[in-house]
Amino acid sequence: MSEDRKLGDSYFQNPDVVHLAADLLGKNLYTLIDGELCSGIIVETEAYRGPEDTGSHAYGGRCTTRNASMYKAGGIIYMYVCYGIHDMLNIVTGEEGSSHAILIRAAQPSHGIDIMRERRQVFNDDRRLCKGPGSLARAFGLNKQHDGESLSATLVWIEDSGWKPQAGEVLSAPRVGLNIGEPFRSIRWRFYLSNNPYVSVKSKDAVPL
DNA sequence: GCGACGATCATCT
DNA sequence: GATGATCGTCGCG
Repeated sequence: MSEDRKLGDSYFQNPDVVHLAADLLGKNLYTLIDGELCSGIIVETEAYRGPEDTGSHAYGGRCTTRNASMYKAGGIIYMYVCYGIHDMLNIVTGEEGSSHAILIRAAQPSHGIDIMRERRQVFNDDRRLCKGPGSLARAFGLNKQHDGESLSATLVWIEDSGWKPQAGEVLSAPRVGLNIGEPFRSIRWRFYLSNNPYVSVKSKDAVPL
């Protein structure tokens, strides 16, 4: 933890959500919830690009009470409930009025692992703690109540570790779980670190970024 | 290790 | 009333 490594609004307000989704790999995600500090290295993300992306909750300019956070300025989180059970963590990006977001799908735990095990009730395989977006949010103590929280506050934030992936280490692949038509069904807007055991889904269609 | 399946409810129509 | 940016379990072999 160090204040000078914390990513600020200017980072998240970059207009290119696809670039940012890949760039977040290797960054450290932190939460300080119920007095418990947790952190992990982001290893898998997905980009959702504004009104033209049929996979996005903001497709066609849709704006409801659920997804209103997507239209705020970059640098806050968008949380929503999926399948009535799982809370999903998204990073809102771009300028105010745009509706881009990045789903954080998996992380490699580095701090607060005991708390993560307890929250997840998983005690025999740490690789599973933050594998998949629903698991990750639960391990970090995040839920829909945190929708709209700022990444420049002290509850949830992201830091640049200084780590950079090697050439070819970042793979791009189709997004997971979307029942939509082409071209967005197959577009490679999911990014993950190759050979990382904490990634939730590996794809045959993956290609180096 | 992998495919099938049911759980479960907020949100939208 | 239908749907879903998922997950854990079960059967398999």
